Amino acid sequence: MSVDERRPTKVKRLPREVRERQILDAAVRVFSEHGYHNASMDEISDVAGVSKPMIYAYLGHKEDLFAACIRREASMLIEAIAAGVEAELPPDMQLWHGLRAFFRFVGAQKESWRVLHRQATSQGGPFSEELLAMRDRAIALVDALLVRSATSRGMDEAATKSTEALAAALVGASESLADWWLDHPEVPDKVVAGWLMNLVWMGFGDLVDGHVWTPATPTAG
Amino acid sequence: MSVDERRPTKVKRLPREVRERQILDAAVRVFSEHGYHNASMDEISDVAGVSKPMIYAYLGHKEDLFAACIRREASMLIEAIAAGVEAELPPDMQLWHGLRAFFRFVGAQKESWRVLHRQATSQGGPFSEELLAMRDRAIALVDALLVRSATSRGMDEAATKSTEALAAALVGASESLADWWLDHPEVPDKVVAGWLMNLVWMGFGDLVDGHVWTPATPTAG
DNA sequence: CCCTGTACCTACTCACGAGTAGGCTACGGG
DNA sequence: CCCGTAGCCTACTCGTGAGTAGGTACAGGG
Repeated sequence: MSVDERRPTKVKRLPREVRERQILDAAVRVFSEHGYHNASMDEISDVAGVSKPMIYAYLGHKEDLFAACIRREASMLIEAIAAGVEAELPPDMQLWHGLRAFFRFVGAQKESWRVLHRQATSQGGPFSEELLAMRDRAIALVDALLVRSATSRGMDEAATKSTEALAAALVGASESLADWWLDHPEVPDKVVAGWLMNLVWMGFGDLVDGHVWTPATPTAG
Repeated sequence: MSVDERRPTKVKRLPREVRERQILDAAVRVFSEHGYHNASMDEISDVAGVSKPMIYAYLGHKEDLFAACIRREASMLIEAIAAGVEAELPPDMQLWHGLRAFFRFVGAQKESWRVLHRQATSQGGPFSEELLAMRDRAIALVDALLVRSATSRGMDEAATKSTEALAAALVGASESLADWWLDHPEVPDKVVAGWLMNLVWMGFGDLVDGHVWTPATPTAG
């Protein structure tokens, strides 16, 4: 090997923790942009500012790295939503706060959202399992909300059986609307959340008659 | 090369049209199962019962092949929906028939649906453009429906601006519910369509009060 | 029976990217 | 000043899969 070549020798040595964080940040960015398969470890190492063997040393193989990204971003999203919801509130307010927290997160962390929604769900491997598990958790959460709301107001049993499906539809509507929102960033997150809240709570039949849902607490703006 | 080897020599010669159809069928199946990147041309040629150069001769490169799949399956879906909707009906009935046709299609062509929803939307290349264009067409269709419904009943202008977003949410809800349905095939397509119709037309607030939407025409059940 | 074209094949090349071997450099302790 | 170790690198191997070269079998016209 060319021993006499004048290398910069300027590599700053950093503790493992920091490097891992840098690598994960870069990976989320690259996976979000190109997708799992089209993303190369070389590009990730470039963006992270380290060499490829560092990634293997710290985060393992490509699958492990992707899984680590999913895990980190997913728990950030779940934490964000959980932080917005208070268990004491009535169902419609819980749903409202959950939707608001969700859209706030998506607006602030577009890349996180892309890697979760676009990439993870479409990869067949062990990722989608992990990711779909989180998605199922969200659906179960909404389902519980709907069931609680329905039974407390005496909805009949037959209709109650459909709440899981409705929860899946609601989660899908949120995801789709989040994607739409990425193309229309001029709309405030609160407005988008309000649209969806009205659609699912009031229904379009009510909306065209001018019956809208508004949060019980007065909101500024 | 072993010239004396006893090959079957039983390859049935078929006209180009038939082979192209076979190849497209196989491609949809393999793409649906493994995704675009994990699907290999070798496996597609295997499933199709032809050799790889045939695919290249008839359908071109991998991207072209995938695009051809998307195009064929997408137009089948659109035709199916268009065939179910009659322009003369009131908006809610149009939506109802559209939803029914959609879920009927998904139920009958699960692989087509998978390749459209899961694979095409998550690939960054020229596919997603084509596919998203079709999706936008669906959203525009629903949007027109909502606008027509809203203006005919005097909805105010401000709310009308949100119909495009609501249409996106509705399309997403349909997609997500279709995915949920793949895991619960015991539910009839009509029932699933009914759930979604009620959610988006009546809203959950109405549903828990027992206000449900039913088609105007009596349906055998 | 030869000639031409079309359907179809086997068996290859080659690029790309995951993963690795092995070495260099900074720093702290003896 | 020497050594051990941990952070970090360059420069490779090698499998995989897209795409191709070039050939074989069958059909029909002369």
